[in-house]
Amino acid sequence: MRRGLQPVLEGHRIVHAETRRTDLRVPFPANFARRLKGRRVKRLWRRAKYLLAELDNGETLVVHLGMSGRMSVHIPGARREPGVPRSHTVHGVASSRHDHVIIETDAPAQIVFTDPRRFGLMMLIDTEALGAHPLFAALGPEPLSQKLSAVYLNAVLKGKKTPIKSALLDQRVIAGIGNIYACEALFRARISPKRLAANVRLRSLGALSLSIKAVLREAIAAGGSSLRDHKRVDGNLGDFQHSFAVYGQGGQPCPTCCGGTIRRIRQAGRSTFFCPKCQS
DNA sequence: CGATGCCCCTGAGAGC
DNA sequence: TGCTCTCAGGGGCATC
Repeated sequence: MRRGLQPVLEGHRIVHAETRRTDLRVPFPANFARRLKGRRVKRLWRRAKYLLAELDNGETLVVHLGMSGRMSVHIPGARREPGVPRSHTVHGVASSRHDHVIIETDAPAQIVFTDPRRFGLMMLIDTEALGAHPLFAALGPEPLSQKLSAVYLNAVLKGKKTPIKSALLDQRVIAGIGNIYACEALFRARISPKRLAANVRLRSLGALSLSIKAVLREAIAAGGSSLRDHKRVDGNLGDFQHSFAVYGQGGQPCPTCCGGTIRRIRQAGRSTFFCPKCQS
């Protein structure tokens, strides 16, 4: 998403902003749109699952998509997003009842934030205080950075009695891994999701580090995983769901042809998919 | 301190 | 057709 938004946001000025519904998980401040208008985006970056647009007034726009959020880009004069009925348009651009924020930049482009379940958030935080903000202060290292290594995992998981799967979802351990990629990484590393975090051997933690990086790199290159709501910013589906080895594959034979069957279990309220034969 | 369950919300699909 | 139930890329909070 960050890569898709970069060409129409970074270095560009916000010429218009408006909010529709403002009662998301974290409600927008009343003057949210006014504070955005006229600002230039100095840098568009990402930390964990947060998209960050550093503005030219010392504030940073923080975006989280929650479960069902997405961003879409509409270029004036370009073809409509695939599958959008002609009738549902505002300013000549597709609009649904779940479009909560519309931002226009001088790219020129219109950027729409859509979130049916409204678990997402958008807020403005002083750029200087970003690192100390409660959303960011306790986040673990970026999985694609060199900080994620067997040695790091060994240290941070020491004494942790939680299952390794749950530890991977803990954003204080590693920042940015979600349910799909936790399952896929554990499968590739042949580690049981039920194994207690502290009991995973150093050797396996090495395999896990590499698996996490590989899965995330591949998924990003594929445009993400389109299960329900996710689409790329151009409206096209991501492709990584076609490459799942275990996620959503309960009852199917293990892709390694080990003869095992993919099982679905529930851990800490989330579905986990794994091969009991490969991952022990 | 850390683990667990519940909750926020809407929509899709299955089963009856 | 319509009801009820379960499930979904996340994470904050109360409760043990």
